[in-house]
Amino acid sequence: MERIAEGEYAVMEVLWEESPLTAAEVAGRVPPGRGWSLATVKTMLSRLLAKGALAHEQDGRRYLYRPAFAREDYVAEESGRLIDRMFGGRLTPLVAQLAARDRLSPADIEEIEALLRELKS
Amino acid sequence: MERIAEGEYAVMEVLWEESPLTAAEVAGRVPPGRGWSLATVKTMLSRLLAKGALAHEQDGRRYLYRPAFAREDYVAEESGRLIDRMFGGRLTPLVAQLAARDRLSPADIEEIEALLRELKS
DNA sequence: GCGTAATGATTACAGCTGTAATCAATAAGG
DNA sequence: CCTTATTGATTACAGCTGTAATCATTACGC
Repeated sequence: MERIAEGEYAVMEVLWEESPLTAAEVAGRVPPGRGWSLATVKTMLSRLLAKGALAHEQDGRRYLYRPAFAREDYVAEESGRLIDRMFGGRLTPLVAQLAARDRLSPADIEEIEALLRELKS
Repeated sequence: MERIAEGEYAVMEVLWEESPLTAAEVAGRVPPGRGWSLATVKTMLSRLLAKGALAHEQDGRRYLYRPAFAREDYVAEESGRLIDRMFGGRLTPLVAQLAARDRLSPADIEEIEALLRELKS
């Protein structure tokens, strides 16, 4: 699975949300904050195709694009990469990190505890 | 805090581990797997200086380099970025992710639970 | 003192990324 | 039919990144 750039990722998000879509449809769904032209979206689509992150099927004169892998797979790989790099591959230090920065509310803590209880059973 | 590229990060790691260091010393401590020449390390150091990620003090004819911010701060920012992008800013889905991929051993679970208990008290 | 080694600064260059514009082909509308 | 809009393909271009080489300066060994 090849690396996906930040901008390209925005396009993937659109297609993970709904697919297949035409280029124009994708452009219409990219977050407006990006301020992208249709041309830019087309460039992204081409590059993602070349990288093997998208597949396309012909639909008359145009293409319908769809992701070539599941969002969960990509997300798992990226998270793993970061955790390996920054936390020696262990999750605990990450949790500790976030806790120390007040990024964990009591509700979050409760939720994670419930999840872990679940995992043990 | 400006963005740090993957290769630059390797240099930061060296200096977070020990600093201040000269360029040659940094080069001697970069993971050998990188196979970098001294010239490459010098380029990284210049760029990191320009980005404000490093500070330097004169030592005779050369510089001694040191990080301009703590590793924890950088790591917190990067983790936050990823969690925002991929998990809507919430940690629980990340934990669930990793659990579902068997990246959490029973020992890990125990450890995190202990950490969370700690946090609540 | 003089050659040599070390050091920061400058320059190089290809590949990736963000952000398009242009072009050729063709479908759709009138 | 003819014009116009749509679509993928190709090209553009600057900034960042990986990976150095070269250069000018200067300190150090002999």
